[in-house]
Amino acid sequence: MADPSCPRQNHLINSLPEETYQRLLPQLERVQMPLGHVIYESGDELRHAYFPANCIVSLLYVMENGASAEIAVVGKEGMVGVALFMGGSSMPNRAVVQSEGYAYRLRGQLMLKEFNRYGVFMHLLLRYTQALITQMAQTAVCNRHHSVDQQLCRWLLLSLDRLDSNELTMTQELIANMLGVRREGVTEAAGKLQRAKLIDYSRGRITVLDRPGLEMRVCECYQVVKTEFDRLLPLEFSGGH
Amino acid sequence: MADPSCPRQNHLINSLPEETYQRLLPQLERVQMPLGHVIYESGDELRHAYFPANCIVSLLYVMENGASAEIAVVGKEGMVGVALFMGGSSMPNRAVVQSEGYAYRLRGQLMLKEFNRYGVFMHLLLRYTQALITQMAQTAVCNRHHSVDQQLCRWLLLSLDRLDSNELTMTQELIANMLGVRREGVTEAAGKLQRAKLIDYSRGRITVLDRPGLEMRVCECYQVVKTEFDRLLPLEFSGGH
DNA sequence: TGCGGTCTGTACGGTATCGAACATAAAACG
DNA sequence: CGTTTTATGTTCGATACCGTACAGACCGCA
Repeated sequence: MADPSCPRQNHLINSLPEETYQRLLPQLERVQMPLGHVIYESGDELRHAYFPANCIVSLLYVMENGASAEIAVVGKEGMVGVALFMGGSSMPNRAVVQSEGYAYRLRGQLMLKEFNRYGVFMHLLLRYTQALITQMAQTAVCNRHHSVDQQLCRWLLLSLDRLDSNELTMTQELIANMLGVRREGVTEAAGKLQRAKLIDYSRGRITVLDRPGLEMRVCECYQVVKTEFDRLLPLEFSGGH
Repeated sequence: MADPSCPRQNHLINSLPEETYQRLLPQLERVQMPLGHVIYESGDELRHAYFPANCIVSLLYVMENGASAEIAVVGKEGMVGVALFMGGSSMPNRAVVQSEGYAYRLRGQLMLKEFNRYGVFMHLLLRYTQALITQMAQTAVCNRHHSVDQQLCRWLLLSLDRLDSNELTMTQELIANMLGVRREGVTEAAGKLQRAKLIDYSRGRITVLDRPGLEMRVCECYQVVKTEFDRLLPLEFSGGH
């Protein structure tokens, strides 16, 4: 997997025209993304933009009292650090590695320089940001109206779409942090899915047995987000289907 | 108020350099925004970008079963239709006039043409979009963790910041739709604020009596969003202080 | 002046989630 | 191998919010 085509695992990078790709290739630094690693803390200066290859990064907001909630999730279909070119220059949320793997990163200044060529890359990144906005908006709606059971299904499916495998390494405690609910709530919801033979898990390892079954139980939020990603980034992100 | 400087009531427009402003001025169409008017339904083609002058527009997501939730609110500090230049071309949410007044609108194609000059206007719009993203993310967090009481305070303050007056025309029923809760929940929360002499309302008319009092009760979400707006758009949006 | 509609207040049981406490079991480690 | 740590399962009362129902208050209008 260390062949030169590696950065193309990331769908945004893979969508670049050859010329742009060749220009950026020497600047793309491969970095390991170990589970739980905090790439950015809220307020940190954005030194790099990260393009996940086979890892998943979770964007969390952490409140004053320590409680947290996931805002969005980023995998090989996207990038971490859109605020860089949107004009923020600092990270508004915490970014944590939710599924280990590696990513390619580009220094902030180079990223900005490339963005300011006002070419294909820029328009691609803006479309991706629009899709990210949809994901955030839908998260807000889901938090308001849907049960923990449904949100767990959504979370599992979003993760599955960003993985090559049907197995994820993640404790119920961590899922609870992401969803912003109690660990016991996840235990219960996961227990139901387990009894329904949709998933199988033990001590931090979750295997999805019946993806269509999950899709039956999930709220509309999942499909809304997925459809919007497919619409805005048709070639880059086809999801798990 | 019908003098030529009117479009400058909108902070984004007001931030344009004179040359750009003069170029756009003939294209800006003044439109009335009556209370409750649906500017865009979810999925509608974005014919215009709207720049509120003295009205407030609410971005809502409406679910399959009719339940709704507010995603963000837009007043004179911003614009409706960022998807236009982000690459969406259609509106992802419903946009409803929450406080009547008027706005200036620009045809989608002209908007896009101006954006694609890659100048000051583009960078301004991107910064605004980044601020909007923060608002959406914080809405997601607030929906997860905070009580209806706190959310009502947040909603009132966000509205106040976008008005010149301390009085808003809005029934509890409509506020409930925005917050995605029952009308009775708003009645109770508003009753508490009324008894605490922070607000005074009757039949669709809410008068804020004690703004600092509201700020004492609101959750951190309000200040987070406000600070980020001030940081990204220092001249354009100073809020209600 | 009376009528109908709209807005607001209140009550009640039902339910999901919380917060805390504790039990069990599998892995990690000496 | 036994001990400690970590992950999961279960229980219980408290609480916030929901869904429903209905009553009162105010407004517009005939």
